[in-house]
This record gives sequence, structure tokens and C-alpha cells, in this order.
Amino acid sequence: MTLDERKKRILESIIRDYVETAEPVGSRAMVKKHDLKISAATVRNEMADLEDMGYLEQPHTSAGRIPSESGFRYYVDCMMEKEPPGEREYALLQQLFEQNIEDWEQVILGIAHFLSQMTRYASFVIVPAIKFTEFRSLQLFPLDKGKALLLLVCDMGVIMHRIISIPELISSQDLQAITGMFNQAFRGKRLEEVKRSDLQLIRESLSQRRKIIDNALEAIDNLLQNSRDEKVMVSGALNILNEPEFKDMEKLKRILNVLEEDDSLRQIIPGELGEAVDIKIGRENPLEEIKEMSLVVAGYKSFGELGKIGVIGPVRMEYWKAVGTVETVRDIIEDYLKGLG
Amino acid sequence: MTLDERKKRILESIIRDYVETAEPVGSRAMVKKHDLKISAATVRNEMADLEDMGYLEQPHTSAGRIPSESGFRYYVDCMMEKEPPGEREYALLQQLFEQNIEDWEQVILGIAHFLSQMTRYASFVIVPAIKFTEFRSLQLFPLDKGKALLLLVCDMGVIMHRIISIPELISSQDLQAITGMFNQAFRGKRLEEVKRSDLQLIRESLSQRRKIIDNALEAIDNLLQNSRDEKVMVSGALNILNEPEFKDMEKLKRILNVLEEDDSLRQIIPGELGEAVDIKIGRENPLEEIKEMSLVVAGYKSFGELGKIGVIGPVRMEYWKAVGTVETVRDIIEDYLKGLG
DNA sequence: ATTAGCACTCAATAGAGGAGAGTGCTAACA
DNA sequence: TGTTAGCACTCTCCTCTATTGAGTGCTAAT
Repeated sequence: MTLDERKKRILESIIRDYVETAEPVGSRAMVKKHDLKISAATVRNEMADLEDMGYLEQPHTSAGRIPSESGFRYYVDCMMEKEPPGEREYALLQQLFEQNIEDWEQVILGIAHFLSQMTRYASFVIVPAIKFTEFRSLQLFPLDKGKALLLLVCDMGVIMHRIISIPELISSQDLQAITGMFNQAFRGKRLEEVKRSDLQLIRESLSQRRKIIDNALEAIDNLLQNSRDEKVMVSGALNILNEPEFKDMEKLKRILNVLEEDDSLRQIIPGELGEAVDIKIGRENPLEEIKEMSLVVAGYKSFGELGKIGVIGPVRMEYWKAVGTVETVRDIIEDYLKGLG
Repeated sequence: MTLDERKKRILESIIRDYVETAEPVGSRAMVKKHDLKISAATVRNEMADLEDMGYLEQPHTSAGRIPSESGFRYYVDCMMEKEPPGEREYALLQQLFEQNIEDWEQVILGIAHFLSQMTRYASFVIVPAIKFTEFRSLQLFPLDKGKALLLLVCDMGVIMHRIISIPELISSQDLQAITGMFNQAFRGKRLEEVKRSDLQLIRESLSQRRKIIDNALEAIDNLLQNSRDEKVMVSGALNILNEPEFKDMEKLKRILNVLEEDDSLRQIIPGELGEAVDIKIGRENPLEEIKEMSLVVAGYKSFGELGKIGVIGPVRMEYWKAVGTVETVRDIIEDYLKGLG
């Protein structure tokens, strides 16, 4: 279904006006504003056609037209030109990486912040679980009062620690022996491979130091459990307060609640993502709560896993800007991660 | 300024009704509801008195009365009976501590969550900086490619780490020597005492390994910087969406923004706190943005430092419940921390 | 000191009328 | 045949005007 040039121009004008003002667009006002070289009556005819095709709709008989979700979809698929961030913003983003190279957490936060600042929509960053990093070494440090620090070092700069209990009167040789045992067993394995079954194996082979090993194993299991979860970060959720379509309290509450809860958010975002930026408009979203919102998501490869970034805003979204920004940020992230590996 | 029994009863009835319904309370309806043994006319007279005293006010001539901020203040100071959480909730709270003993972060989050769930207001927890913990030991582990893990262990279970660069060809003896140096210099000191000047001292005394020491010092400095900041956690900010007084978008935005930004929040909360729970009602708050809200805060001692927990809600607050809950949670936290020290 | 009675006030609600923006249709035009 | 001007019509939004009703303050009686 392809539109002739004039219909396209009209559709685009309506979309741009509507996205800007959130008001239905009338034929006369539009002709004036966009300086189209045709009369309002002609535009009305074209609008009627576009409405028949399902790309426009009328809130009521005597109002202007607004783009339907199919209208936005057509625009996004066949007409849209992405609008990446400008020089200055781009520089700002890169700076983010340079400044906080040591602190990946900070970088992630910065990315989310940048996305929401740039687009004025809510943004999210999902960092995949780190189960694919490789185990490097394990250390036990005695602390005081029968406690020890268990330190788990992996590659990719992943380091985790826990405090465990140990018998008060254990020799440092014993401790070293146990440490060696663990290292032997785990060396070179991926974290996801270190399953309970492996842990069980060690437990059996070293029965004389059962207590301390049990504790250590439990701590490790716990750490792995944690690292198996992906991390979700949201920024700028309050931006939706500015959108007139959400002036209704109930709607607002529902949406903010979804954005606040990591689990609901995870459900919203598509599981699989291709190379291209993925766009879900309104009812294309599977979840009831956000059937009035649009989602712009991109996936990034992080140590072989799939991470996701994106923005979430009203259907009346500046898709050109959102897509341009999300895509740019994704590319920068991937470059950065490539540099690390 | 003390009120006679009847005036107190009337004031309390008005406060209870108003807190529940958010509507001005009229004489007739009140008499009926609370089954007071006096006539509406009498109540009207008393109300007029209470209004003269400044404890009540009228939105307009022909509306009922609502409690003024002074009215709430009088109630809170002279009449209120705290209402601590019930058995079940109390048990829930204690469970929180038992389950997550290893992960203080989790506990804090749980506390904030509990507070906001119980009271239905926004809650916050401020965890003081850990500058008063004592340095215990420092370790350097070589990782690959000229990198090492710097591990800083303090008492109270505080552990921090950073990755630093080291020369690729350094012997493990050298590394140990350097580690020993650091440990010597820092042992037993409080983190806040480890100032840049100390770091400078070490730097000079070991000039031959300048590069690695510089890196280590920078990392330590960085870590200390981080740990010097108190942590702020907010939960249930969206609860204010339910309060009818904030149905105005602009007001809502201002308040949510304050709750979202750690720094603004810090400014809101009183710096010094005594034993008792502190209550700030409406305009008693110094900051413009929350002059329409009330604050219930309690301080807790954490390793000699002052932490804070509390809730923030509309002036029309269930103070009895808020105070009871905050106080109970504070006590439990202090008990728990005492057990740790 | 308390209460019943009554006139008065004022916000909230509903309805009516008018203005304005926009449409669809028809007929004229290039 | 595509485009345009003209016009009647539609429908929301705004304003203006009762009307209602909860609540008060005052007065006089108990």
C-alpha cells in the first residue's frame, strides 16, 4: 500500500503538527502553516481518502484529523528520516564513557539519563545478566570473629564479594587449601556453568572442612543467583507528566506504576531484538497497561548477551528523534564494549 | 494554651473526618457520625471558638471547617496517641532483617518499602556515610593485562574494591611490599582520617614504585569520596498520586521532582534530630516546594553517625499511624545495629 | 449554657445559548 | 478529471444563569 507524493506530504504535515500540539489538525490551519500549494478543500479530500485507508481518524465529526496508529506505523516504516543527536549532545555522550570508565554502573545510569533528557520521554536500560563471564579466581580472607571475606574475581572486570562465617580456629594453611580447591574446580568455567551440581561435587570431596565449605558454597550460590538477574534502570519516568494525554490520574498511575516496577517493565519490552531499532506503537504492545504508549527499543551485544535500551512515551511521539537517539546511543555502547573485550 | 475536654473531642473528630475524607467537616454531619451528645448548634459555637484560636479554618463562608496547620500541630503535640503497626506487620518487619542479614542494601530497601506500604505515604531512608568505620586491611591482586584489583576491607563488614593499572612486569614481592606499606600506614585509622595528606606521605616515601602507588592512591581516594556520601533511598513516591490535594499537575510535578532528586530530598530533611520523632507540618518546612506537605522523621544511630528514616505526605496526614510506624521501625533498626557493633 | 429555628451564603451542578473551528457536499472552473 | 470556492451543517467548548443544598451565624426560647 503506497501513497502518492501529495498524500505523503499531507500525512507527514498532520503527524508533525499533531505531535507538536496534541490537537486534531484541521485542513485550513494546516495549509496555512505548512504553506502547501493547494487549497484547504483539496486537503480535505485527501484527508478523507487517508481516513478511508485507515491512516487518519476523527475524534468527532467536526474536529480536525489525528494520525491513527496505522498512520504512525506507515510514517515510521515508509517515510521517516531519523534524526540523530547533534554534535554537542554526541560529545556529551562520549564524555560520559571517558569519565566513568571504571564504574560501569555510573555509565549505565548516565546513559539512561541522557536518553530521557534528549528525548523528553521515559528511558530504560537493561543490562544483561553476567552469567557468561569466566571465573578467574576465588579468595578467602580471614576477618575477625570467625568471619571471612569471600572474593570472586571474573574477567571483564566483574568482581563480587560476600562475608561468610568460618570456624574461629582455622589455620591459614587450611584456608589456602580450601581456596585452592575451589580454584581448581572453577577455573575457566563460565559463571552459568557453575551450577549447584558442581558445588555439590566439591562439598563431597572435602568433607573434613564441611562447615566452612558449606558457607562458602552458599555465598557463591547466592552471588550467582544475584548476577543471573539482569539489571533494569529507568530514568525520566516523570516526563510523562508533561504529556497532555496522561492528564487523567488513573491512567497516569497505571503507567508510572509499570515504569517503577522492574518486573512489569521487563514484561513490556520485546524479548528478541534484531539489528534495527524496534518500534512498537500503541496497541502493538502486548501489555494492556501501555496500549496507549509507544516503545522504541534497540538491543546491544554485551559479552555475548543481549542488553536493551530504549524510550517509552506517548503514541504521539517524535519517532524521528527517539529512533535517532536510541540508535546512536546503542552504537556508542557497542563500540565501547567492543573496546573492552 | 489548653483546650477543655469538649473542644478537644470536637477538634479530634474534625481531624479524623478530614483526614479520612479530605472534605471540610460540617457541624450537623459530624454530630451524627460521631454520636456526640450535643447538638449541631453547640458544635457550631465551639467551632467558632476553635476558629478564633486558629485551630480551624473555613475554605469559604458556607463550607464546613478544616483543621488548620496549627490545629494539626496542637493535635500532634497535646492529644495524639501513636498507633504502632500491628502484630503481623511487626513480624514482617523483623523477618526482613533476619532474611537479608548479609545484604545491608537489601535491608535498607526493604525498610523504605515497608514504611511506604504501611503508611501509604512516600518514605525515605538516609544511610549515613561510613567514614567512621575503621580501616582493616588493603590487598592488591594481580589480574591480567597489567591490571590489579585493589581491595579495601574495613570493619563493620564494609568492603570496597576498584580495579587499577599496574606495570605489566611487576614481581609479586614488589606488590606485597607495596601492600604492606599501605597497611602499615592506614592500620586502625578511621576512613575519614585517611586524607589526601596521608596519601601524599606514602607517595613520597616510596618513590621507586611511583606509578602503581599513584594509581592505588587515586583509586582509594575515589573510593573514600564515594563512601563519604550518605545514601538516600526513596520508596512509594507514587503514593501521593492518590491524595486529592495533589490532583493539580503542576503541584504534583514539583513534588515528585523533589522526591526523585536525592539532593533536593536531603535539603528537605532536618539536619539535627533528637530522640523523639520529629514532625514538620506544612509551612513549618523550610523548603518552598513542600510547604503543603508534612514530614515525619526519626534519627537512628549507625556506627556513631546519624541516619534518618521517615515519611512524607500531605498535611492531611494520619499522623498517629505515621509516627507509630516510623518510631517502631527506628527502634528495630537501632536494635539491629546494636547487635552488629 | 444549650438548643431549635431561620435567614443567609456560597460552591457545585446543570442547562441554555452562542461562538468557532472544522467538515462534507455541491457546483463551478481550468 | 482534478481542483477550488461556497455554504450549510455538526459538534465541542465556553460563558452565563438559575437552582440546589450543605453549612453557617444569629436570635430567641429553654
